[in-house]
Amino acid sequence: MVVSDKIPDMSEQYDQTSPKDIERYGRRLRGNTLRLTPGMKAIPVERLETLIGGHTKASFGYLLERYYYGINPGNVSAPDFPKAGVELKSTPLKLSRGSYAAKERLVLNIINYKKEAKVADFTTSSFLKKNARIMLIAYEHGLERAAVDNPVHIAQLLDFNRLPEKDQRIIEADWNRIVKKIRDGKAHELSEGDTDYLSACTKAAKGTDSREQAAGGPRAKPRAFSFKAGYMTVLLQQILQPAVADKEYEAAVEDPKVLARKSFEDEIIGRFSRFIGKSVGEIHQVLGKGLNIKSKDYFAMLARRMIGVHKKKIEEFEKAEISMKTIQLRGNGMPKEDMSFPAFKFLDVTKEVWNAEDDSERVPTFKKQLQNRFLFVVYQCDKDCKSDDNKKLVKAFFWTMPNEVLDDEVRKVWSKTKAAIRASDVERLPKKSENRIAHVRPHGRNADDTDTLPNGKEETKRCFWLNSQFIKQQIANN
DNA sequence: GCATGATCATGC
DNA sequence: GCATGATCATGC
Repeated sequence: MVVSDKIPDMSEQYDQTSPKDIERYGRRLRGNTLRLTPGMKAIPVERLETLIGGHTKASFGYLLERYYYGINPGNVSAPDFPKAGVELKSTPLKLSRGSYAAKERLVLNIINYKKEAKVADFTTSSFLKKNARIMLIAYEHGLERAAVDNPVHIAQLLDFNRLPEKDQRIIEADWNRIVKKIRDGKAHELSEGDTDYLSACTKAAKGTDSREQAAGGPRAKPRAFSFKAGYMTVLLQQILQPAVADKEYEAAVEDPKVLARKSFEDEIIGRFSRFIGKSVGEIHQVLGKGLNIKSKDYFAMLARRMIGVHKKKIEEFEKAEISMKTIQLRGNGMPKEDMSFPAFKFLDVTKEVWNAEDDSERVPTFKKQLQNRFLFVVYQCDKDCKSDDNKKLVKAFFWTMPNEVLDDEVRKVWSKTKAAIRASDVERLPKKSENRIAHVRPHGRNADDTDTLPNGKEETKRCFWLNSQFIKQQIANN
């Protein structure tokens, strides 16, 4: 077994007590691979490839820690380099539309519910003790090659105290929100949608694992602090291509002091308040300069301007994985439209597993989308929401899909969809009349915008939709 | 007025 | 050229 291999002594290569030197040493990997980094004679490459197979991210992290840095930190609450106070982390990147994105969230330390409940405040939290300084190695993920051949693109020391102050405040607020639930004995109710950048993600070998929690609450799933994939993506892009990232994202909140007094969410909702009850015409007079009223994006652009941004990508929303949805209500209170999601690839859906338990299984994209938070911006029409109808802004609120609904009805819709695609039978795709929450409908540029079914036939692209009736209920509940 | 199918405007 | 969010068109 690999574990019987000796951990090489790398003390000649770098100083384990110095954050700077740990970073310098890590940077040698940039633009290179573990296999080819000069001087890396200590990795018994040929042997490891056969022993580990080299295809999982675990093996990259394992090789990095053991044969590049020569450490064997084990499962402790102290950082991997205790004297330097540095935690070593590696994370996979994926190429998405020409630029790199985090393939997944960055999982940090596991949460001990009983201990974390007793922590005095954020400054003494287990999160900060372990992750105040992270030596981050980001590599390009590729199933077709061995882990030692993954190209490394980023090697950077992330010092919590040097993150933008605004990020620090939001992460602290996230930690407080998570820990409040833990202290209240509600660890079993934690959800990733609760928080913005720092989340409590599930971390279990099996779905049946559970842990004791504080305040006598029921046993709860084990969870770990993690940075959301959206947060990692923006952070990584800011490191890799700062000029591009700068152009692409626009921050809603510029002054971090704002977040000392209230949450990011309250600040955003507050920005809508002076427009609530105003007609779209009135709002347009103030903010609508240059907007095309006929654009299908018009109400979303107006909403972004009420938030105070012009660009499509709001930095905080991207980091927190929040999607904004605009809704027009008819005179009778029914949303004018069902709510669409991005078109899926037929074959992708067939490979998804609802309760994925390891890396080889893919969580349904629709499930992931619905676990994120939404900002609903609601306009009320007098009659049928035609263009000449009188419309006014009535509501803006953050929303997440209730877990029970997700795991029951939504799961059924997804499951029917998967079965229909497997059978290459689009007639069996779940219709709106079959389920009170969601359905599947075409979503392409036109009917000729197609994707390939398992039997090789082309069909108009489809996507999941949330039913207008369900959206109506959710708006009424808020 | 709703269910279903189809398409548009934008931005990259 | 394409993905995306949103809306339009049709028929019952």
